[in-house]
Amino acid sequence: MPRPGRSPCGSRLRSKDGRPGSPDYHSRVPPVVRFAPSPTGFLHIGGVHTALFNWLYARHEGGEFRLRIENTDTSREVAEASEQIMESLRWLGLDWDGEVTYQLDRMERCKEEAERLVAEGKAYEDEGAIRIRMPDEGSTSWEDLVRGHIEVPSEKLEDLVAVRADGRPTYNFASPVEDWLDGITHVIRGEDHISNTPKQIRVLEALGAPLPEYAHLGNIYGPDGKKLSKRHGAVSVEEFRTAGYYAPALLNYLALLGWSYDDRTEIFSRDDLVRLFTLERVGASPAVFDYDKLNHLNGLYLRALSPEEYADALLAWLREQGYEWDEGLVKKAAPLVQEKIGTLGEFPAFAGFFFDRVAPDPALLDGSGPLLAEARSVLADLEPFDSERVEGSLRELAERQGLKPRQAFQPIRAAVTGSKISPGLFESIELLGREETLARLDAAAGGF
RNA sequence: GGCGCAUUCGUCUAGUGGCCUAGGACGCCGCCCUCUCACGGCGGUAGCACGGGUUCGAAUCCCGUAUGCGCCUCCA
Repeated sequence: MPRPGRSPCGSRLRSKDGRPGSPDYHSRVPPVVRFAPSPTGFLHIGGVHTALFNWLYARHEGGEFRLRIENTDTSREVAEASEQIMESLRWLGLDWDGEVTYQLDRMERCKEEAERLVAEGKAYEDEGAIRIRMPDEGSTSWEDLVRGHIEVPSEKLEDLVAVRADGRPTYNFASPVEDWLDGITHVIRGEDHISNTPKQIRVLEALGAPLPEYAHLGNIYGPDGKKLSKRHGAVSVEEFRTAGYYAPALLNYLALLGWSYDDRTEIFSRDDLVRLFTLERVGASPAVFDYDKLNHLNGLYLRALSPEEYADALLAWLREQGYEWDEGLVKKAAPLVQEKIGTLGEFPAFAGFFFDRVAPDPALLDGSGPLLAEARSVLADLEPFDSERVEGSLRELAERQGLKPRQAFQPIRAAVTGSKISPGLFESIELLGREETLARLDAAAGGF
């Protein structure tokens, strides 16, 4: 498949003396990309957005998507974080190629490379640390696949600390070294790394390593305009999962942040995304995460499921969350809520009355004792006890009492479901069954 | 402060000089449907940050300003 759009011209260095830098080695397919989170907690939504774009690029181009855990900062490492990150990626279906690598495992190699640079005169020791010389003049530039030409004057680039006095390599050294070791051809990451790029290019240059292509995505911010990250208390993939979001919907939404296919299409399956994704259509500006839109998409996805798929998804979620409700009943309740709730997480509050006795707010029942008693007697002998007949008899009851349907049904709804908001009343009554329905009507009517 | 990046409805975006009196979606508002809540249908609201250029013509190109963000750590 030919690659449309931008010419595959590579990153280049340009100095004042006009000396060209390393030519790009990687304009050929297949590309190798990576996602390199640090294991400091759950995978946050900004991180997974970056992971998704890397994954999409790799899958679209038939390349490889690698996972690298950047765990050199052991002081900030959180136990289990790596496993949690992988679990989140699995949940979203972002599969990686090859073994997961850990930055810590390659500290020695990084140190050796730094020492080599010292031996070659490209770096020097400074109070126990190793610093790499940065050019004093000229500039460093590259053709960013998302932003185009970026050029940074070298004057103020301080000599980069590659290895700390305690022997640990720094991020700006270890990261490019590992990209080189892994044969990474395209570095796709957040825009907060733009300023690091010239340093990393110079590191690679000193190492004699080929330069990857760079693509800097816009960051994702919260509705308050603050950067959406775990540091700012934002949101993790785990939280979305717990809240009952459907993975394909979340993936679809994330893809729409900074990428678009055309001026109107916005529903994309995972396969659609892989087929249609190109870096060329990725935008450079930051985006605000819109929970309303995510909810809308999630509802769309959930409603589009077949009743069986929906019930399965609901059951799986309930199990994950530790609910031990009768599965047969959940399956029967599922179709009653599918059109009504936007996330699986709303189910317990919305349909929990099927599984537990309710205690309606007395205010909702105020003065309706006689009506409830009447409803009870109408339903007591109904045969068969199905929603159609329940509806028919209750409508007759309303008419007899001279009540508008909603006036008659709201107290009954409150008595039976415990709330003024519920799935369809008649279907709910049928599912609850005669005995349970009568008991709830009695309990509610008895209060007066 | 220096350097860098960004800037189209409240939000996500389409738009690469004339097809734009700027399109779609979410949200919001109204109407319809209706046993509640939703769904759905119909209609509406709202935007090219500002100022200069270039051009017959600019949301689109150039310059400046403003604002936001990032980096300037022996953090990642």
